Amino acid sequence: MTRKRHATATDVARLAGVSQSAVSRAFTPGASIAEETRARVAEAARQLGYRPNAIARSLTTRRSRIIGVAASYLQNHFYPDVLEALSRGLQARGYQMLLFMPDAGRHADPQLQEVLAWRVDALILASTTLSSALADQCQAAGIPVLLFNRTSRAPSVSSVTGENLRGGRLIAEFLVASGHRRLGFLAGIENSSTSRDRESGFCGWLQENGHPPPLREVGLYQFEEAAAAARRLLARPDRPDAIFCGNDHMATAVAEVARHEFGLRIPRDLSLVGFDDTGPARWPSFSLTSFSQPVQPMVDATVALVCEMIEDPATPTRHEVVRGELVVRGSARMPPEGCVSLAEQLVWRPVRNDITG
Amino acid sequence: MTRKRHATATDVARLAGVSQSAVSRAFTPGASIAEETRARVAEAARQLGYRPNAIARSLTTRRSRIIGVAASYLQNHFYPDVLEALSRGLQARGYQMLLFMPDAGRHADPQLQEVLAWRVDALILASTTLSSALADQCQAAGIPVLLFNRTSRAPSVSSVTGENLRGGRLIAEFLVASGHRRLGFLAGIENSSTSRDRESGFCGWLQENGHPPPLREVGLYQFEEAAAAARRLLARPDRPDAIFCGNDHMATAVAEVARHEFGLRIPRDLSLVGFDDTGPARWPSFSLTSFSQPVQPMVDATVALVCEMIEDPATPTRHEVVRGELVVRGSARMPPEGCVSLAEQLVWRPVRNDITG
DNA sequence: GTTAGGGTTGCATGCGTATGCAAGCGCCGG
DNA sequence: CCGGCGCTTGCATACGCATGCAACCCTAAC
Repeated sequence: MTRKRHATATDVARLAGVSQSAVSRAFTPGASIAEETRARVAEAARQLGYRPNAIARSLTTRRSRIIGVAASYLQNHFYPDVLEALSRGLQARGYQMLLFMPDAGRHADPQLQEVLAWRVDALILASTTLSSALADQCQAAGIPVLLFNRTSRAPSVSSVTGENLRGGRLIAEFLVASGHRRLGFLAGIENSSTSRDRESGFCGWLQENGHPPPLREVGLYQFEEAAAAARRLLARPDRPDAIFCGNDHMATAVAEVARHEFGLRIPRDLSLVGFDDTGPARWPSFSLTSFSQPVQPMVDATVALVCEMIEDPATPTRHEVVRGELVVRGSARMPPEGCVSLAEQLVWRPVRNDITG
Repeated sequence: MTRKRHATATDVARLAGVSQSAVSRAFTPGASIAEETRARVAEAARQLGYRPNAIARSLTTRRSRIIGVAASYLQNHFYPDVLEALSRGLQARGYQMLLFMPDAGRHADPQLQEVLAWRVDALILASTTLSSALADQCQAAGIPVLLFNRTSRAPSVSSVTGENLRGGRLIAEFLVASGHRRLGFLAGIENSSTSRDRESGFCGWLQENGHPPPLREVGLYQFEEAAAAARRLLARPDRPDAIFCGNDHMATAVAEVARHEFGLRIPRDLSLVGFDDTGPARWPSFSLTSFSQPVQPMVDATVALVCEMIEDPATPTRHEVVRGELVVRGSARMPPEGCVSLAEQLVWRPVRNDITG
């Protein structure tokens, strides 16, 4: 059994008694071709099992209709959700997804080179930082780049994120309002914009309102690291009575350690707040109070923006921030007031509305 | 700002003072070219930021070095793990991954057509069934197809799976040995080979050993469906004292419902056994006894087989079954004997060794 | 009857790279 | 000194499709 050759447009043309151009036009929406010819071509194509070769097409059109997508940290359930939504969103617009997973913690450069060799129409980097060398390279090649759930220090790269800063501030206010006094913060990846922004929102509000800075540990957005950090934090004599975890994934790790290794009850002995509002965090066992990053709106914004950048290379840099809510569940003691129902969920809205992004 | 043209091999050739062929050879490992020429080309390429165009290359070589990967059910943490391993495995062999997510429950045909247009070197279908029409089409086009965690009724399609049948049998024996008498089975997707095989192993052993068939509900491998099924099962007057859940993802759903809606204690009031041994199921809160499908070995087998099929189209159909273990944790009462330590885990090995696959 | 114009069609070419073939070069043994 | 061989190199072409251009047909308007 040898590898068979695919039928080509020329084969179809011969069978249908038309030129190869006609076959091409028959498969190009909006091309100038008589309905009867199109039908004859379609029939011949069916007989031969012909499908236009996307590779050859891309070579001539100079558009691949492929979008490179980088995603690491699939352990965090936020990202599988994102991938799924992204896949459907891009597919609906006629794009394919070339997926690659950069080695965690490092720049994505080497694999990215492979992806760029495919002349992708755009690049979406989820939870990935971009080396400035590569940013320049994409800029020079005119390849739109979009950071998802990250921003770049180089502000020329567009991004879609949640409200990291506002979320951090709101969580600080929430925890203080509910009477916590020994706060802890569990950072994600140190040089990630999300972790930085969430932390500076959190600490910023505390400082501005005369509260001491929180205890601090680093969990690198990973389960085991977060669990280890939780052990350090909870073993302290001045153990915190509330911990803001950089994301839900780490918060579940902290909950596991707190309950099963320290025998703590949540939220009686320890309050937990996460970020993302996704995955197991919603299950009754965790019932995590968390600032939401709504996947579908974020992905919708991403798809819309990336398509715009592809169609109009002159699209200016944009940083879209998708609105989130502090979803209140059972993992943190509740403040006496400010909780309101919204779309069948309980969310927290501080009474004085002076929180700014 | 207009889209810039990429540098081509001809541009590099001109700058380096060689022919375009020389540039091509400079980037082709093993091609006949003088070291000094290669260096000059490399330098010119560096100056121009040249990278070979993978699209044009694929057109001439008739090999895309792209593998189409279908994956649905990313909610089940098994699959993100698989994706991650697969990505690294394929990348290490120089392949890119064109990912698409078929609409759950239906055949993947429409999107698959788009993927086939890219002349992928092979197709890996994870948790996806293949219509026989499409199987024929791939067969005719000589595109290797590999089913991951599924088998096909058409036995001509190769596959990599876990030990579904043996796992099901072993779990039956395990639950009976630990004194359970009212068993339940929570099926996944009815027409999936995994669910069928696990069930027939489970029920087969029970029948052969004179036990009544289990109560049965369907959870479709989905969290909410499984939760609903659990409610039906646990509300019965003859509520089961042990449930074998078709996978860990459904088992966590059942655990949530049992604890938080029925106030049951696990395993005192209800024993749970899952399948996959992955994700949150390992966390202390669930501590799920589960038959393992080891991701890395399964992916290794997949990558090796798919590469073999690509390199040698004459590779015969193969159905690889990757060995698993019944990993014993806390979600099910333990039998008086048969638990042994293996690689820092507790696994169950029945005393009489008459279990066959 | 003539002409303008819109709708179709085929021809020729280009997209960027790989590769068979033949030519060129230097080196060695006879 | 010459023939032959092996290593490099360039030339020409093919891969499969899209598309500008010109040719063509037909209808409608004059």
